[in-house]
Amino acid sequence: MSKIPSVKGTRDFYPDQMAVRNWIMDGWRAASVRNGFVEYDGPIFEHLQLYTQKSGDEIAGQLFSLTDRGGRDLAIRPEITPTLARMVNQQINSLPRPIKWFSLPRLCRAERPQKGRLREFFQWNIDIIGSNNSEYADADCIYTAVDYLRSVGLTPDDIIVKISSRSMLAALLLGLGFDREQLDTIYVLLDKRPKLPEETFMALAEEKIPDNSLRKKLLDILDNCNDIDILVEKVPDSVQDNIEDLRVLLDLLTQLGIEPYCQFDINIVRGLAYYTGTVFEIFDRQSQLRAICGGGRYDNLLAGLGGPQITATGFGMGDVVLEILLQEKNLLSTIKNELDFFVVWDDYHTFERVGLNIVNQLRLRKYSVAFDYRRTDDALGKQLKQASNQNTKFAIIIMKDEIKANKTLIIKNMATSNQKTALLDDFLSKPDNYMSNNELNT
RNA sequence: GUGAGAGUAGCUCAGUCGGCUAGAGCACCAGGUUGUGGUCCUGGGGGUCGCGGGUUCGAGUCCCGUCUCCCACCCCA
Repeated sequence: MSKIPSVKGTRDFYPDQMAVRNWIMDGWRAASVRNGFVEYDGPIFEHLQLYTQKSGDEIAGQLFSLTDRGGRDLAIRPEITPTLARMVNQQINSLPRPIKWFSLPRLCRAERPQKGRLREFFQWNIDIIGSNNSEYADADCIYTAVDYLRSVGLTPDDIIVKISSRSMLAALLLGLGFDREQLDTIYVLLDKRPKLPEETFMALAEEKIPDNSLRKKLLDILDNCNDIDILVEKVPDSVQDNIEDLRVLLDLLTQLGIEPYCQFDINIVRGLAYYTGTVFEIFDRQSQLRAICGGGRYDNLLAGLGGPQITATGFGMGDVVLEILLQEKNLLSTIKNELDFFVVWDDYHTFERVGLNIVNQLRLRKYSVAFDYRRTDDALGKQLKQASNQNTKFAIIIMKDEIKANKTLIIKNMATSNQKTALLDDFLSKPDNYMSNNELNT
């Protein structure tokens, strides 16, 4: 028999890694809920057409597709937004608005794996559909992303939310004299600027924008992209409304208290035809990694999938880059599988008569409890070693003579090594008192 | 899809010019320890040197292919 390896770009989650994954996803879920989102999910595969209809036929080469026994072309989901659109379209007239939904889908993309990108990953998605105020919804969306990242210990020194607006950029380019057909080319050009050396970028800019004065005007604006007050003086009148919208959004984020995390950045463009308004991406401050999170407004998506014209905004945050960053910032070191209690003994008859009842009573109260499986006496050291290996918080030591003489056992804090005698009944009636007891914890 | 680097124990790696039965640390298991884990000491298990082919008296070592990992492109929903 030969050993079969894991599939390229996939991960095995051994218990230690699984603890980290659960911690990340529990955090996503908690952040979603406290920001007023409710969870949904869909199937892990869909009709291939659901994806090609939205993104074009080229997308088929980048996803895992299959033909079922009835000859249907299917694909494993590479994103969940089309599923969301399908589900929402199906019940659009009965869902109360705004629709604030989140999901934690497992996704697959047939791309070559590299740092921060695998073929199978998890992605936190939130979407706000049908809100009647774009700025409030966009602000709440960005806030929710920051709320999570802040909650796991990332500070404004670690990450930055770069915000811009597709509609503003389009108005700006048209106002400067670009043709509508050139817009996509310029988007791609701007998107690449942060990734290229300045010289390479300038060469590419000359190639894509041969008109010297036009290029100069654009670059002059780009070079002042960090200050919206300067920008506002340099752009044509036709762009003022868009800039005002952006100002409102940035002011809302300030009022929400996350200004230190946020920054206007005109280079944020986000892919192609998808987005219609606000766009944002979150990066590590050193810009060493891929984007942690990306999102924005996409008011045409539901219509593109056979639904009504309705506003929508949202983001996706993958687990891969996020975990690399959290690791680098040493924010994962305390995450491990733990046990509340481990019951040990010096006499297995006593354990069976007294200890197993303790195990049952504690488990009924939702504590995690385990014990050693060797049915022998005088193995205290080995049992405590087991307790250590399982990251036990407290050992419950049952000594035959003490239980027999005065119904006491020993509670030992494994981290501090402190231990304390406890009356059996007293301990069982309020285990929390012992878990928070100062003598044991200091 | 394009290009570079890597692959030896569960993990991190050493292994000289091609030459004896392939090693270390960590981890794991057992013992030292008959009222107590982490430290320390001793012992043990664990390897088709990624896989296949070639050169050679002889290959972990050299050559070819292949797979996987990793990094940069393309792309990035």
